[in-house]
Amino acid sequence: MKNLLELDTLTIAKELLGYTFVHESVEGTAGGIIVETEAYLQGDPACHAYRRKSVRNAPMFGEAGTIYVYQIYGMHFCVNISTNKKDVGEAVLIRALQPTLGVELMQARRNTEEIKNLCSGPGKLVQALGIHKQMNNWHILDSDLKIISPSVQIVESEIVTTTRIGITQGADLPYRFYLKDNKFVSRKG
DNA sequence: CGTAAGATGAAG
DNA sequence: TTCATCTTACGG
Repeated sequence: MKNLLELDTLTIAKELLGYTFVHESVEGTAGGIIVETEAYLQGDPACHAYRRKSVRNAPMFGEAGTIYVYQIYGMHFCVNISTNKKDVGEAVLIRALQPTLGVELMQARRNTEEIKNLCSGPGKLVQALGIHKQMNNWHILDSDLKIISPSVQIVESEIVTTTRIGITQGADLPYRFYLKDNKFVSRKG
């Protein structure tokens, strides 16, 4: 994983597919297999770090592995992992997981029994894993979050590349990746 | 200062 | 398809 974080952002976004993303909290362990990601790059108008470093987007400029949690639409949160060197504002958004760990806990947090509805969206997985704003700007190696490499490596033919969800700027850029035929990816796509 | 848009989700 | 909900960025 130390290795993983040294790669370029688009490669990391693809590599992350198949990794297990976990949060170990006092309530218990919860997590799943990453099945959908999006990359946000320098010079990309959809990137929160497109214009200027600010209080909000500062974690994107941190060392690779810095956690970026932000609130969206006044009610949901999304989690990113900063990539590239310090002072380069790039990151990978974790968009969906296939639930594997702490399913019961995630069902309680999400208030639904439906496995398909636990982590099939960036806001959903944040809620299911109990990720909160306090983790913003921490480094993942120094946090309760973990990313664990897959036992069987994902091959290129299993990865689908498309445009990103929910953006208006840079809408034509092919920076979204998900596992082919996986039923836990977020809806519109 | 005022305000519009935003990397969404749930319900109708 | 609509609406809930509120912070941040940007213009005046």
